[in-house]
Amino acid sequence: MPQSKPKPQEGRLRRDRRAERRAAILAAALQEFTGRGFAAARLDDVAERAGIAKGTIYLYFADKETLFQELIRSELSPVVGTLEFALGLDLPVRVAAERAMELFLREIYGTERRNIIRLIISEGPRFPQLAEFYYREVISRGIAAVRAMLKRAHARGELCSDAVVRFPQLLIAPGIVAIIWKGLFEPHAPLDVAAMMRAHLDLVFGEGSAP
Amino acid sequence: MPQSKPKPQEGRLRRDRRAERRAAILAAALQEFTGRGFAAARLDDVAERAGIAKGTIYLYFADKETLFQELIRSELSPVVGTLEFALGLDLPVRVAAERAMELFLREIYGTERRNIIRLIISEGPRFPQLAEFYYREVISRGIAAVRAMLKRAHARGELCSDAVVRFPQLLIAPGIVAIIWKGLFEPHAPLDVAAMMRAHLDLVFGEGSAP
Amino acid sequence: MPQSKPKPQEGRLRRDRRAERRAAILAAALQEFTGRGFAAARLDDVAERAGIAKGTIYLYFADKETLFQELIRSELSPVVGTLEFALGLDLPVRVAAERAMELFLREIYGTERRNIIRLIISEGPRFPQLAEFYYREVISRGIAAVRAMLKRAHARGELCSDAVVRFPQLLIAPGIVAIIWKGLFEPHAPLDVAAMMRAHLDLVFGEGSAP
Amino acid sequence: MPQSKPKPQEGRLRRDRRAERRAAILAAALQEFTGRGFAAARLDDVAERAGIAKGTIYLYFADKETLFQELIRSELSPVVGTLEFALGLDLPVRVAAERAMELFLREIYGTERRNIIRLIISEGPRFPQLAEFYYREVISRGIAAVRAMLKRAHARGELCSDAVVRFPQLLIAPGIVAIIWKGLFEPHAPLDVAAMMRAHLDLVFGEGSAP
DNA sequence: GATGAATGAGGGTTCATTCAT
DNA sequence: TATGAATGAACCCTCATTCAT
Repeated sequence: MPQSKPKPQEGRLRRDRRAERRAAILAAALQEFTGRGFAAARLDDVAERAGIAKGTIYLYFADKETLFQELIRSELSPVVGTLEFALGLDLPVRVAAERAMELFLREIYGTERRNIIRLIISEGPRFPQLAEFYYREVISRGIAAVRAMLKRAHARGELCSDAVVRFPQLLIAPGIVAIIWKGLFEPHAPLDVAAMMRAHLDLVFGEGSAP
Repeated sequence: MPQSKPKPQEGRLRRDRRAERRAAILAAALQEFTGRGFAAARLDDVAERAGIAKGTIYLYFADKETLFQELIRSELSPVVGTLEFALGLDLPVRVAAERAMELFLREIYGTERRNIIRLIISEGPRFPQLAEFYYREVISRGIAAVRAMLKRAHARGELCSDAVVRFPQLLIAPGIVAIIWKGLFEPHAPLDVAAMMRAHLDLVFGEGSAP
Repeated sequence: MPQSKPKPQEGRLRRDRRAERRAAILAAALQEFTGRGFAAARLDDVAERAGIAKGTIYLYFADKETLFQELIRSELSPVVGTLEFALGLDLPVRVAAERAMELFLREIYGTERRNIIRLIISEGPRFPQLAEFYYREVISRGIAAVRAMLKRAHARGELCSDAVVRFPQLLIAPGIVAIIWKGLFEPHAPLDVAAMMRAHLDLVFGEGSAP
Repeated sequence: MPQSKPKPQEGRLRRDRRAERRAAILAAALQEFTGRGFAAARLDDVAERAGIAKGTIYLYFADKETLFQELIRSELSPVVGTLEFALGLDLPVRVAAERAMELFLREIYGTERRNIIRLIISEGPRFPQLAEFYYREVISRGIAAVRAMLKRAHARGELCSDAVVRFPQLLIAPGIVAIIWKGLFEPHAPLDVAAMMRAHLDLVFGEGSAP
C-alpha cells in the first residue's frame, strides 16, 4: 500500500485540487442553472461542462438543491463586503452613488454575477431558506449601509428629499430593471444602462455634481 | 349529416361551458406555474386544481408549453388597453402618474396578475417567443404611451428633467422592485409599496402636487 | 311525439342508412388498420374518415377488436364462394389454374382485399380466434377445393407430379409473395406479378397449354 | 483527468458486460416485438424479460424505434454472408438448392430468426427505412446470388425452364409461406415444411437427383 | 340514434441519485 | 477518490371507452 498516509505536501495538493474541482462544478452549475432554470437544468450537463463524471458532483455537494444554494452563497459573499466598504468611505453622496453605480456595472451587471441576481429573482420564491439568506446577508446589510450613508448626507444638507432614506430600494431599482431587461429584451431593444443609471442619479441627487 | 347541427341553446351552453373550463384551467395553471415554475409544475396538479381529469387539459391546449404561453397572453391583453387609455387623457403629469400608480396597485400588484409579471421575468429568457410578444404588446406600447404623455408635460414645463422621457423604464422600476420584493422578502420585511411609489413620484415630479 | 312508431318505409330507410354507416365504418377501418396496424390505428381517425363522430362507432361495434375482427370476416366471406365455384367447374387444370390466377389478380391483388390478406398475416398471430376463423372459412375450404380439382386432373393424367396435390400451399405461395413484395419492396423493385405467376404455372403444369 | 483511463482488464470486463446486456435486451425485444407487434410491445416488459430496469434500455438504444431497427439489423447481417457463401460453391443446382433449403430450415425456420422475417413482413410497411435496408442488404443480394447460380446451371443444361431465373422469388416462396403458416395455422393444421419444400424442389428441378 | 366532451389507465422517456469497480 | 452504468420514480401525453346532451 504505497499511497497510505500521504505526505503533508500531498495533502496540500489534494486540498487544492479539491477546491479547484469544487470551483469548476460551481462555475458549470452557474451556467446551466442560469440557462435553463433550476428545475430544467441537468446534472449531466453540469458534470460534462465541469469535465468530470456525474457521480463526482455528489462527492462535493449533497444533492442538486444543495449545489444550487451553495452556488448562490458562494457568489454572493464577496459582493457585500465590497459594497459596505465603498459606502463607508464618507464621501459626498453623489460621488458615493457614482462609485456604487460603477461598482454595480463592473462587478455585477458586466459579469456572470448578473445571472446570480436573476436566479435569485426567479427561483428565490421556491427556496425560502435562500431568500432568507439573501435578505440577511445582502439586502438588509446593503440597505443598512446605504441608509447610513444617506443619513449622513441628509444631515449635511446634500439631500433635498428623504425619499431614498426611507426607501433605499428606489436607488437600486434601475439596476434590477437593467438586469431583467437584458435577459428579456436585449435582442429587441438594447438599453444604455450606464446612461439610464446616471439619469436616475441626476433625478435623485440633482444634476451638476457628476464628474 | 344527421342532426350534426345542435340546437342554438345547446350551442350556447356548450360554448359557455367550454369557456368556463378553459378559464378554470388557466386559473389553475397560473397558480401552479407561479408556485413551482414552468418546468417543475405538474399538469396533474393543474387538472386537480381545476377539478378535471388530466387528459381534459389536452382538449383545450395542445401541450404544456402552449398552455403556459396562452396563459401569459390571455392575462396580458386587457392590461395594455387600460394603460393606454389612462395615459391618453391629457391630464397634468403628476395626476396622470398618480392614476397610473393606483391602476398598477389595484389591477396588477394587488391581483394574481402580479404573478404573471413574475412568470415573465422568471421564464421569459427560456421562451424568446414569449418575451418578444410581451415586448411588442406590452412594453413597447406602454413605453410609447408614457413617453407621449411625458413629452406633452415637458412641453408644458411640468418636468424639470428629461430623464424619464429618455428612460421611461425609470418610472416603472419601483413597480418591478415591489413585485420582486413581495415574492422574496415579504415574510422578512414587508414593504409599504404605496408609500414607496409615492415617494418615487415625489422624487421624479417634485412634491406638493399630490392630491 | 310525432316520430313515435315509424312507418314501415321509415324503417326501411333506417335499416338502409344503418347498413350504409356500417359499411362506411368498415371501409374507413380497413384503410386505417392497413396503414398503421391494429395497435397503432386510432378510432378517432376511423371516425373522421367515415365522416361520423367517434362515439358512433360504438353503436355499430362493441370495441376496437370487434371492429377489426368483423372487418376481416366481412371482407373474406364473398371470396370463398367465388373460389369454390370457379374450381368446381371441372375444367382442364391449366385452364382452371389460369382462371384462379386471374381471379386472384383481379379480385384480391388488385383491390383493397390485398390489404386484408396482409392484415391477417400481420395481426393473425395476436388474434387466434381470427386465425382459426380464417383457416376454417377460407384456407381449409380453399385447400379442399383445390385438392379436389387437382385429384381429378391427376386421375386424368394431366399432372406429372403429385406435389401440388399433397401441398396445395405451393400453388398459392407466389400470390402470398406478391402481396408481401408489393407492401415492402414496390418502391425499390416493382414486380411483374402476372408474369411471375404465369411462369409459376408453367413450372407446375408444364408449358404450352396457356391460351 | 484523474484515473480516467481504467485498467485494461477493467475495460475488457466493461466491454463484455456491455455487449452481454445489449444482447440480452435485443433477445428480450425480439420476444416482445414478435409476440405483440411493434406498437403494442411494452418496453417495461422488454426490461423485465432482460432482467434490467426500464431506464437501462435507454443506455443502449436511443428509443423504441431504434431498438426495433437495430434488432432487425443485428439479426440479419449474419444471414446474408452464409447464403452467398453456400450459393457460390458452384455445385449442381439440385444439390445447391437442397443445401440452401437445409440452411433455411436449420438457421431460419428452426430458430428465432423466423420471427425476424415475420416482423419484417408485418412491420416493414410502417418502417420504409427498414424495408429499404432489408431489400438492399438481404433481398437484392440474395436474388443476385441465386440468379448467378441458376444461370450457371441453365448454361450447363441443368434447368429445363428459365422461370426461376427470371423470378427467383418463386424459389423462396414456399419458405415464406412456411413461416406465415407456422405463425397462423400451426395449431389447426401442422405443416411438414421439409416435405413441402422438397416437393417444391422436385417441381422446379425435376425429381431423382435428391439424395 | 348521434354526438363529442370527458375520463383515466397506460406507456415512452427523463433524470436525480446510488453504488460496484 | 472518481467513475459512469444502473436504477426507478415521476411526468407528459395518447387514446379506447363512456355518457350527458
